[in-house]
Amino acid sequence: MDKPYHHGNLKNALLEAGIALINNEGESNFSLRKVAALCGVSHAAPYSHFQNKEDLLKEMQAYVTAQFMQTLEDTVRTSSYPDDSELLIQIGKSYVLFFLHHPQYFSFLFSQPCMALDLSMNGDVECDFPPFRLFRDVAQRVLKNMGLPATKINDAIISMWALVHGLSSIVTMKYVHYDQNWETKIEDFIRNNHG
Amino acid sequence: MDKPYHHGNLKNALLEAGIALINNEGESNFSLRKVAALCGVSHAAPYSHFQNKEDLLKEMQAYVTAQFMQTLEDTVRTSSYPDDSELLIQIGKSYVLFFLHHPQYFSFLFSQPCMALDLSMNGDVECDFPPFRLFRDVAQRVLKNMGLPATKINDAIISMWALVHGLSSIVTMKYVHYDQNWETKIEDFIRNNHG
DNA sequence: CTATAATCTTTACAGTGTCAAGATAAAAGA
DNA sequence: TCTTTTATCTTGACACTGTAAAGATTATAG
Repeated sequence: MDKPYHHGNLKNALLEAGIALINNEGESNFSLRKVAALCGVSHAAPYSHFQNKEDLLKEMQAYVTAQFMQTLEDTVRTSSYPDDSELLIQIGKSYVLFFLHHPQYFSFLFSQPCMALDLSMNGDVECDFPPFRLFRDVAQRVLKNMGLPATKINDAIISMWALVHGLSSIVTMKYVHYDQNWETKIEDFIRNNHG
Repeated sequence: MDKPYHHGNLKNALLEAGIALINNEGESNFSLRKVAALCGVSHAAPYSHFQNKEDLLKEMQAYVTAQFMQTLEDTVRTSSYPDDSELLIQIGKSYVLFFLHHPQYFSFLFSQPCMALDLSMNGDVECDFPPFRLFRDVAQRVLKNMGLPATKINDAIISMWALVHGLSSIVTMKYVHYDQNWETKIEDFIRNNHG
């Protein structure tokens, strides 16, 4: 039962232990040395696999982003709504629910820069963050179908995304409590956005 | 030119130096010892005025919240729109612009708990966070005036607030760039929220 | 004028990220 | 198979962090 000198799969172990630590204690209580200890390894061992703490966090971020993206894609795949408009609402709902179920993920994922889009140019708004791309693609179809002028489509996409993003923030920060069915309540929020 | 042993106004100096530090370096680079050094005082001096780091941050949060509230109240006072509907949009605009002008304030203000409201009960949604109260009061008048059923008013308030809150988050995290007039663009976002 | 209390300094300790030097073992080359 | 190289991990060190205890200084009250 002697522990071997080489861990064998340390990089993945560190990533998963790090994510577990974020889930359990939040980002403010996260530390490299704790992650190393969780893997039964010395405090400097992570430096064989990651340049520094920020580098580990960045790879963890990519890991969680992939999970998040998977959730959104599942929603698209399993849903069979006649119109994209309803699908968009379900995507928004999944977006918020993902963070409701993993409260620590929201501030973790969005505390470091993860995307950048530019509204200065005309044309479709480009972005390298897959979850936003998925949301954008469906929203674009919906808005075009509604007959919204092309010049307003980008703005409307941002607005709709800001709503679900803001809801996620509000909910995960526990600014609003609710002791009944969150899932339907979130759907209400998304449908009820009267301006 | 001898520095006196007693600072004289250290508590306020610490608060303001702390806020300046947040503005210049962000919350991640904030430290008690830096704040003390900025005031030309030993690293343990803050403990005569604050229980610990978190306590100082909490008082700084209150300080910034008061500034934020002042901005929103100025908007209400100086605006002379015929209907509350337009006022609500201007409040939302001020909300986002405040954080656009002080990018570090958003994550600082909302990284620690600052409010809690409960949607479980019927009746007007109560909250102890003054900026939200101001927003809620105007939103409530607008929605009642629109003839929205009482049961949907609370949900709609949360949705509208989530929009401006989400926009603030997106903008301050620099997720969306824009090289022209941000003020009018933000107004577009708020008006364009098609659901 | 003295005693008390408030304010600030010094010292100390545990925890943090990071680096350099060394130990161990796996992989590659002979 | 034996040696060399390389990847991986440990140890020790350093500066920085928050926080507590003990002492110094000065304002305030009696």
